[in-house]
Amino acid sequence: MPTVVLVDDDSNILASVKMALEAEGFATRSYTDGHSAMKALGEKPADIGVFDIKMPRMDGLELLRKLRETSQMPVVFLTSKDDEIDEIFGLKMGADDYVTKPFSQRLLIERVRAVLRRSKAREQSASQQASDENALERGNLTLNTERHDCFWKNQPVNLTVTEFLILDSLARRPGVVKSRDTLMDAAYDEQIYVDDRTIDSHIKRLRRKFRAVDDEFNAIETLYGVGYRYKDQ
Amino acid sequence: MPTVVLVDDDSNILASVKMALEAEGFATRSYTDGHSAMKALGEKPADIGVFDIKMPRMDGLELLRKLRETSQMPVVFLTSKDDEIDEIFGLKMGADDYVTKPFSQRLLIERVRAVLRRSKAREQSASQQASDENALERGNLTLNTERHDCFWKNQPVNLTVTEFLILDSLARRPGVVKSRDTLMDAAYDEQIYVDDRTIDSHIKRLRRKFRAVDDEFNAIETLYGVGYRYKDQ
DNA sequence: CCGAACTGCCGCAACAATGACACAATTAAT
DNA sequence: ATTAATTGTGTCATTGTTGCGGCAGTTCGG
Repeated sequence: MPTVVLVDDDSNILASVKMALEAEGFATRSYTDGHSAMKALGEKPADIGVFDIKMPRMDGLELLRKLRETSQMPVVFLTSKDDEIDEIFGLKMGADDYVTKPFSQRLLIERVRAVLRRSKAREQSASQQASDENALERGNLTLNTERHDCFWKNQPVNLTVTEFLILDSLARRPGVVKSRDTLMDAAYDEQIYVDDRTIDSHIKRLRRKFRAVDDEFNAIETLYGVGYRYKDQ
Repeated sequence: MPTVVLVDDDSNILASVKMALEAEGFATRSYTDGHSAMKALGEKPADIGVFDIKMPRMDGLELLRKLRETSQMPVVFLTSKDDEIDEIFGLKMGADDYVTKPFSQRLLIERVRAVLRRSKAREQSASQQASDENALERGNLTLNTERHDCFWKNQPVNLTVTEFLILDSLARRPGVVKSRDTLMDAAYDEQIYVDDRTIDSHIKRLRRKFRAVDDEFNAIETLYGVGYRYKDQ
């Protein structure tokens, strides 16, 4: 679940927005002024910010400007209708959206989701652009992330998301041993721990699916006491 | 795929427009000032330009004037509402369209497509050829954005706007999985977030309409935990 | 103002994937 | 060979995801 940082000097608004977001499954951290928010963000980043524009001491625009020196975290502004801020000004500053007070909780949540969705898409296209790592060919194996398909000796093999991620992690570095912990990192969000035996289960399912199209399949090797390895050759 | 050259001194806008266009399959090259854009265009031409009008050093109008000395490449301007530039002035200069900030990604993309279509039609009127950028043919499917009509095995299928946009996004990249978020981007403006379940609903309606003319219709595949895919081949 | 078309969403049932675990099989070490 | 550690696998309860009927709100053209 994404973490939202809320900054508003009005603690009533802060509380109700916080509650609404948490009801939707977001984690939240809230601050009543720009300075403490900035400090907290420096120590521990978040996924998205929701800032009131008008605040004492450091206002939302100021906070955004400071933040942009170090972070690309997406930001949604809360503005009063009678704030004389030009919407374009905020957006040019690098905010991703704005919501005009008074706003419905519902609307804010949708905007937050929309902005998160877009910034996720941005990251993806940036990393795909860096090197077209969608397609992978290793001997008999073909993996394509974008198409989410997998072939062994030109025969399709149907993989679930988790299986795909684990196989991808192995096959991208043939000959390199991956510990179960490493494979967990590849397949799950950070901070998720699963039993070692669970990784074994996925390896089992992978092998079974590949053997279904090729009896001789043995490209996934076990290294006793270490981990798994995609066969180099 | 056509290549779009983007010029805007605001790198935020540049990045988001770039992303939106690439998601639609355009190739892009972006520059933050007129001089480097001009130089690059001299070395390697593109299919269409999207220029911010207001820029330091060499502004969009100036760039267009320079460009017109050597090229007939179509150009779309980005203008702020409060820019005192007369729209007609830019158009007279030889720009093909303009979009007022803040603009929706969707609108810009449509304008770019429209301008490309028109300029292609202009070229083709000389050579009498007719291959339409708006027409899409994929096996049994025919989609025409301009006419907003859709055929399956030459039988008409009546689609609503949302259905059309979603299907278009899928069919333009056959074999590629589109997450629900990606499909949202294709069908809605950027600030809109709809429930994942809503995308499912549209897919349901699409399938139903196609099955009404063809029992065997199965070109829209579900990838559990990932998204939807238009069947390749 | 009415009805038809469209849309977004909800809720439920069906289904797929997952993680865990017990226990068997294998391996390494002594 | 014996033992302890490690891995393979079948099974199952739980969780997560999808398909779809239905409905309410909205828009649009009479």
